[in-house]
Amino acid sequence: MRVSQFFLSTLKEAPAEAELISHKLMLRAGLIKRLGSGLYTWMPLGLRVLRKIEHIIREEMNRSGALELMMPAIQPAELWQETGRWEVFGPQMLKIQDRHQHDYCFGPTHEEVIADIARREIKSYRQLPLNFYQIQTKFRDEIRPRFGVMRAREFMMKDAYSFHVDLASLEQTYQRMHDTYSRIFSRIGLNFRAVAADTGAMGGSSSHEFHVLAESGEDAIAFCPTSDYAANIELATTMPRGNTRLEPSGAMQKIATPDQKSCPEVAEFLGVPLEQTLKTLAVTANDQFYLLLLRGDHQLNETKVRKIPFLANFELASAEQIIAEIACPPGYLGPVTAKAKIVADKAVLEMSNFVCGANEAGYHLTQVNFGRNLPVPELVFDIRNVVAGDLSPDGKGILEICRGIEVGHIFQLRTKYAEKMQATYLDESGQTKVMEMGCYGIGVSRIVAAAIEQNHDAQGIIFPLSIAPFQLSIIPINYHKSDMIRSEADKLYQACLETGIDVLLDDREERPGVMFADQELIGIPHRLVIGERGLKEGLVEYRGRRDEAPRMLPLKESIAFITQQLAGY
RNA sequence: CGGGGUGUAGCGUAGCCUGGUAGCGCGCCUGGUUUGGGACCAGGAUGUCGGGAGUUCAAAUCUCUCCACCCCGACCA
Repeated sequence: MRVSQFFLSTLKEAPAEAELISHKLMLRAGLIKRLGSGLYTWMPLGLRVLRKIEHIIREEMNRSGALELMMPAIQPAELWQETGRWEVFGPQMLKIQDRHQHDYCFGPTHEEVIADIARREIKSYRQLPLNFYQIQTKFRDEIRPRFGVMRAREFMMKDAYSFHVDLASLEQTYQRMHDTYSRIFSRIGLNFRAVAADTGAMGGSSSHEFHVLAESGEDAIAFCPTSDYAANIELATTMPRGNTRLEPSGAMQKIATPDQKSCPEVAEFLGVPLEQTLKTLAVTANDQFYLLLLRGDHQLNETKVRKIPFLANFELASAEQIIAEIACPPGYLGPVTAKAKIVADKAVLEMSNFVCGANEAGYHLTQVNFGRNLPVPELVFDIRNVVAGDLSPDGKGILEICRGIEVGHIFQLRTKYAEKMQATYLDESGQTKVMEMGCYGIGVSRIVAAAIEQNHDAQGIIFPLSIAPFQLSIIPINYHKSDMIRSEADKLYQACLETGIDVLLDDREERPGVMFADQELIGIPHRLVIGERGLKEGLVEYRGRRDEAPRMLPLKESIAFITQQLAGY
């Protein structure tokens, strides 16, 4: 492609709307243009990147035995009413009506549609297993779209759905998808990690997320560097240290702590370590009032709490409710004298001589001990986020925390949808059985942002070769002045095309600095510069996007050299 | 939805407090000089100052209202 025939729209300054590096760079490089909140046009340059990612995904999905199909983006409400998700999915689903006032939605996902296909088309165990996939536009009316295509409302997704006679078959395909995803993200050139995950709204049993590791990631991941344990923080657990409580070191005391409400404030005020304080959170669930106990330095994990049956629909209590129940304003709550149900985190059981609220405004208790000042809690669960330094639950090391961008998620849905939609088949003995189902998603458009988040420098994007819009740029100096340069550049360009190299020739009448800056901003991995200086000696200059310095090489060998670079990247 | 903020030319911004009819940089167009790291000179085009209403002789500026967007939380590929 010649730049003069292409459409580059680079910017020196990033639009103010962008916050995240990848978002800024995507706008500056002209990969995308914003149309509305969470809606983006993929410009020619950006679309080339998107297509390359799709291509890799298709190749690997096909290799895995999955079959591509394409379902409608618009789906009738009736299907969603069958599974109850027309209501459950909530406002995230964009609902629309046609001219007959029939209800539809713009598909946020396709379990219902594919299950409908399965129940109509799959009759016999002989047809199973099957894995269908599509790459298609989805719409989710996100509460807060942000970070450009990272959390857009309209986005490109690869979604696959598998059907099985039994769990063993589902597990087999699930594992194959796990492997396929690893191949896909490796081929794209991403630094990623598969982690155990919560199934969330999708339901089902086992689930893994694939995260591109990046500081800006929206998810926290706990992993063990010395074993293969890795889990989303929502799910990550730890092994209790098994410390026994110390003997009380002194009598419980009530101490004035005016205006010290949070654990860090109290710890600072009293000069005790934060771990020595007890955090008491008041919640209500089903009209019952509870106090949740956590160590002062720990964070409540909402996902874990909701898995405790009687707290499934808990809400934080309002200040009014707290005062009504405990006669004490928030900030000074504690379990010692409170007449409320106590739910303690596991780590709390190991605490002794701790500090907690006195259930009296402006006062805390110190030297509090279970068994002496209050009974040992009976309702004990894991309700906190793990922290760096916790023991890995497999007992093989110590957890670390990093951040990740979720680019893939695989689920064993089991029979949740198949049952509701009566997706059944006849087994060997002629019995009607419900199909086991799996689903597997990849955020295609999000990968572009994630890749940039992980690969950029002060000059701009550094695309991995596998998804770069062009593999090579040729920058001729004085293309419009020198016949020799022009003819050699054209010849080299032509030769690249014939060799099958994805090449961009910058034939604009621009100063070299402009061409270099654009090439670097849009992240083309390889660059050849043809100038009169070198050409007199039959040399051209090569520079890899990550290279410190350029190097000269014979013009004659340049194609062979580039071919080698492309192969060995 | 709750909290915070911003809307001025394609992009980045000044002006707003203290009303007098809009300025700068980049980009764009024309001509010229340049040409190995975002050039220089000269000339030029582009603004319903987010929309509506109000106050006023006069509103980008003050008031009300609506809208859009961004940031922090719940949601998720």
